[in-house]
Amino acid sequence: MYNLLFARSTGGTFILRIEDTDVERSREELSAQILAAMEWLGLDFDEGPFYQSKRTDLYRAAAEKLLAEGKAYRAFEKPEELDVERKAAEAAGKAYRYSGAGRDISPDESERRARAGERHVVRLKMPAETIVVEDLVRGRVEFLPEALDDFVLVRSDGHPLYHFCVCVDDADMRITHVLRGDDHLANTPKHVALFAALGTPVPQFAHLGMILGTDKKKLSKRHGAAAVEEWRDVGILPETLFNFLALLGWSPGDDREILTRAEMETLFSIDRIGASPSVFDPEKLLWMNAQYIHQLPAEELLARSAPFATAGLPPTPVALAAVELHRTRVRTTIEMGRALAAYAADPDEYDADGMKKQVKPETAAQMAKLVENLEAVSDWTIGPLEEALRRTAEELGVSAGKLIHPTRLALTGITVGAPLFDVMALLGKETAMRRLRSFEKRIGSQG
RNA sequence: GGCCCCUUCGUCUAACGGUUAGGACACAGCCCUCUCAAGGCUGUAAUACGGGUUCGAUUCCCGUAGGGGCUACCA
Repeated sequence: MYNLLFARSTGGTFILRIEDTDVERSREELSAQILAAMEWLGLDFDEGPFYQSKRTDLYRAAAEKLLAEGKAYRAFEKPEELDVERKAAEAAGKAYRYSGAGRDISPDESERRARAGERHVVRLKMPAETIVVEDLVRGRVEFLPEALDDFVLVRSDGHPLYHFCVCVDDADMRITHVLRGDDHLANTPKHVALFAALGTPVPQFAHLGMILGTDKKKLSKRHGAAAVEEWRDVGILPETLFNFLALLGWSPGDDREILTRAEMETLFSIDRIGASPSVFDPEKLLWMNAQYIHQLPAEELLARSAPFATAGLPPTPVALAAVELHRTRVRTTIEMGRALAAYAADPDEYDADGMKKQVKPETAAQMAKLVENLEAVSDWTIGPLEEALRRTAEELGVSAGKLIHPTRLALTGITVGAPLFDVMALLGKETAMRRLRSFEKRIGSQG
């Protein structure tokens, strides 16, 4: 998202690259899921997607070049040997580093052994000097040479590795800015060294704080595309999620929180990115989604809620009025769908607590009286309906509430929701009377 | 273990040496009200700790603590 916003705010190009170099873990459906999530969120890229798995020739050529120039070398240790060294270092309480033994093999011998088919990896010759990373959000970060070792560029099966592909691609695609998770800061000196070896300019880096779960732990399992789909499925609008996520780590500088895409695209700037990690608060996401639901035109809100409603309603005047009636009462399009369902079908059950609380022994008789009076109402609109109900209450010598609450229960199956007379008017006389009679029957038989 | 990053209300954040430390979510109260919301008003609540530097530190430096990351023939 920040890469997109940055590109848009500066007139740059937003390129999508799928880094699927790990043949064991990469799967077609995973990238498809990412693409779908990006489309839903509105992360429209200008170029790509480019799949690293399809660009192996490029990496192979780069590796050959580094080898030829003596900036990289072949190493012939077996993984098991390295494991032993690593375990030994660990047991001794020391930091493990690759011995660098491969550096001492002469180019001729290296060439000969490779041609003979001996398995080997390609490692980068890390320079024996401090590597400085100039980070746009963290400032200057230094890495001492003893902390870095000659990492592997190409596996012994010939597959190029992530760090290598990234730098080759960044150079090839002329990437100017890399905005990525904080977790990559420690990898950046590798990249800087690689760019130097490749003889290409080093892009600018901006390392972003990670997003944490409510437990303050790094968001796991439910991250990335899967999480985006989860929020979509509970009725969060994509523009809400975009807005919310944009504010996790960035702020426009004033107190505004509800921002359009266009506003974010012009206001975004790297100097307003914070360095600290942030906790993802679903409560605030829900609040923000409600804000978006308040703003949406009724037709659109209806259309976007319909897939979730038990019965999708056509955009009739009644449906649109129902949307207006409920928009301040729901936080997700799912909830809107549920609220709208009451206008499409009679309640199939009544809220149990509501029945207990609102239905008293005398209620059946009171409701009978109300039904009788409502039957006489010819102008089925809010005013006359309220008048009829209040008159009934007066005749019965009870407060209006004694009738209002059971009526709402009869009409919608629940005790909370939109103002009763609005609901009645929208339902229409026929539907309302049918529901009232069936409720009357139900509580009558209950005794 | 080694290296690196981070640290303002419970949460998201503003304040780029001088503010009664601001806003938002959540929470509480009040108003509105047929219920539930929405909305309005009010309130509780923070500079992790310890040292410096400075006339003055949330802000700059060092240390401690806590959290996170990297340390793969993963990304």
